[in-house]
Amino acid sequence: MPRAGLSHDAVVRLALQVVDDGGSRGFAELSLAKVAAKAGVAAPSLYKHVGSLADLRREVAVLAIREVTAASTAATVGRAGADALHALANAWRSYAREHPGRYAATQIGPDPEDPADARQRDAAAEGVQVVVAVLRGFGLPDDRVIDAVRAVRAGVHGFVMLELGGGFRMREDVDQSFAVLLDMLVAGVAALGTPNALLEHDTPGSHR
Amino acid sequence: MPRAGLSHDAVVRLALQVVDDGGSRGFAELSLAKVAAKAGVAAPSLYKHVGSLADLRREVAVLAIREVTAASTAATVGRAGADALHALANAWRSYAREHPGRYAATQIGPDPEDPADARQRDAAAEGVQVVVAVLRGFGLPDDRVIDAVRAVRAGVHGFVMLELGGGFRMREDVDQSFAVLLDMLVAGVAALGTPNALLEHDTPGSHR
DNA sequence: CCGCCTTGGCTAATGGGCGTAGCTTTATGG
DNA sequence: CCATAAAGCTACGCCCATTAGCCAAGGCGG
Repeated sequence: MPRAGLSHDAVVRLALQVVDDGGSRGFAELSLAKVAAKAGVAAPSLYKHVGSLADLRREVAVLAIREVTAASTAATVGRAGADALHALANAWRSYAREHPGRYAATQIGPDPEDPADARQRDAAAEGVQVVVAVLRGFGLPDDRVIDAVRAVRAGVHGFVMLELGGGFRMREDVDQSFAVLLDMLVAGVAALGTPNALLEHDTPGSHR
Repeated sequence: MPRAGLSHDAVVRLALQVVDDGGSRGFAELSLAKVAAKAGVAAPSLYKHVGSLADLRREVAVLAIREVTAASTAATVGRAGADALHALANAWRSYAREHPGRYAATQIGPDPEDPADARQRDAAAEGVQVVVAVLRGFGLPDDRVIDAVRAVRAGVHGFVMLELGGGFRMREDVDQSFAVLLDMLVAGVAALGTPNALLEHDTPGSHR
């Protein structure tokens, strides 16, 4: 008979706890049952505060995306060029390591059709804008920026993904490998700004 | 009363169909119920051929990993250097685009503890060996090879992941962006073989 | 050709998760 | 002090994985 005093935000907070508790599998294993247990409440009671499990997952995803974005912007404020790119990438990776479950929430592709995923899509787009801003500092031609953004996103996201998934043996050297990747990306992006350095020597197999 | 004539392999084949039918969500949404429906059989009957859903998923994962590996080796045989790296990356990406569900199966991190995941871990290790072999052709110092392998895996895997997840707007330019990423990786790996080109100019924020 | 036994299918039933319906109680505000 | 909206609850239906136990199909030895 006593009330638990839940609310929409409280439920989302509890969901985040569940996600965080579950390590990198936390988001995949998020369930209303677990949230209800943590709230000390029967599962159907949650529907007073949340539309569905899918809604809750979306909400967690948006929140996680915004957190990564916030960490990235905070890390890059007042920096430029290679310095900014390093800070961005390190902030990104740090977030993923500190909140593997939340980072996994980031990773689900929103359905471009579904209007329910709109906020998620917008949040993701905002996150990309941080990368765009950092890379604009390299003075690339406008039509190369998109390639640079994609390369950086792919490299950092891929590295983090593999690291979280246990794809690397020998944990000790991972920091150095990340630094090497970053140097490659910095050099590659810089080279994109100075034509004829990279792309023009023909590369068989690419540019189909 | 007529027999369906199933077998272990037949069930796995049907599971692959289910995975393929489901697009990039196919693996996540793989269920015994769907396999049974496709087989024209009641769900519990599948347990005569398969230990559990988890077993079936593992089996699909191993198979997919081996297919990516096979495609990669086939593409790089008789090639070396940048040529081989391009072929490897393109084969990898092509596989993911042609079999998004199976590629997703590749992505689940095997539990390093669980002996049931051993075959999966071994298969993944074999796949990495192809990358190692290709990158050895660049004549890197031994202690740099691991960094190069990780950078290439991260870049290609990350790109493919983002592409499959719908992370890129403007589909038309994706091929070019991939080519740019590859050029960055080729240049970066090549530079790893010629010290002082990249790593030594100090890069604030990295090498913590 | 016959019966046996392995094998592959079945139905029934359990347990767990999501989600809906409808009841009850709390607490709030007039 | 009561009315009512909000926040719980229980009961239920549905889907899925999994277990248990039954039955028939069909190959094989006699």
